[in-house]
Amino acid sequence: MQLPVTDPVIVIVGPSAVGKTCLSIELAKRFSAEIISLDSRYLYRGMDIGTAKPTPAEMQGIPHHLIDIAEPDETLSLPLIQQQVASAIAEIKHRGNIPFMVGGTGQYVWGVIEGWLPPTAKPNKELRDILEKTAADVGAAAMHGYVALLDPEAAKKIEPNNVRRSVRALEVIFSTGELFSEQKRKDPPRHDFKIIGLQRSRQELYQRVDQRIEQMIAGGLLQETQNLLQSGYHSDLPSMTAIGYKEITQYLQKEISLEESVRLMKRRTRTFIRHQANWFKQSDERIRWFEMFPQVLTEVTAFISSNDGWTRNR
RNA sequence: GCCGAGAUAGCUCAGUUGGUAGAGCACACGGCUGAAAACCGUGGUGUCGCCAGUUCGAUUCUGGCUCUCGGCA
Repeated sequence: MQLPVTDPVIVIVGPSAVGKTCLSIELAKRFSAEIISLDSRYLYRGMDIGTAKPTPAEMQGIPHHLIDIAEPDETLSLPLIQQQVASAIAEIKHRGNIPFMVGGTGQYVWGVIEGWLPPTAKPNKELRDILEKTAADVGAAAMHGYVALLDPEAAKKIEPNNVRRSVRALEVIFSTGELFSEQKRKDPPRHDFKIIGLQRSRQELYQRVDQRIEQMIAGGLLQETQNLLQSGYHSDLPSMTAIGYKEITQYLQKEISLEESVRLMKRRTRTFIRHQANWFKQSDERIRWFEMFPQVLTEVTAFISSNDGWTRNR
């Protein structure tokens, strides 16, 4: 199907368990599209069941990008994601296909669409370790105090208790000699974006989550987690803080019961869904929202084909 | 049937030496610029089981009733 713009990129967002994966694959078949995942947990190899990653069978031959691109002990960052997305878009267009960016990680979605240019200071492990150690000694408030001293603007935007953000601000200030607050630049990529939001009632999402988690347990999440642990991937890795792996690890290490671990998984996923709603707001005029009713595929197909809803970064 | 314990927020419970109440969880909401399923923050919840009595005033004390959970028969 032809679209009425020269450089289309379709974006599909929505909370966990809303049904993004399934719908986007159906849509991709209709539009000769390829899917670029913007999901921070699909990046890691070997983390399939707990992340509800689409299986090759579910993909139905639609090419997927940014899935399984890293080992669980790699730490990926927004600029890397942005680069990968840019090159995937270029390849897809080169093949004459349409890029569909699909995902629920707000930082990635807006970072890509708005073209965030994070501070130039790369994460500096040594410096970060020192700062974290200092934070542990002097406390969060004192750390925030240092930020306030060096960069009052930045300090205003960081909560006094948020050690992680204070540490990053100091890291940037120390390694660039520039203020953290002055390094928030944007350079939006020049595509025609159309952003589709998928929604369901909270109640329905919660039910789907509960069900999905039961299926994960039945489908081998324990074994998958065991495999990751045996490969030496432990709970201090960012990847292993993902919902499910963290709780199952606690169970496998006999810290909590399986029942408790499932309960915590469900709870944390619900909180996660609520927090996603902060990134993808009903009131955001860039997003066209669709309720996941049976006719949603038809509706979204019509919307994508239409002249409506294009935003062009210029 | 008898004995005991209990009945307070959606749930588990704390509490008021009598002046109509509070934690955790749940739920709702917010922030986020090189870790983001991370990290950090905000909020309201109620005929204190029912009916009487004592009292200026009872969720709190007393009596009865209802229900729940133990134990004994």
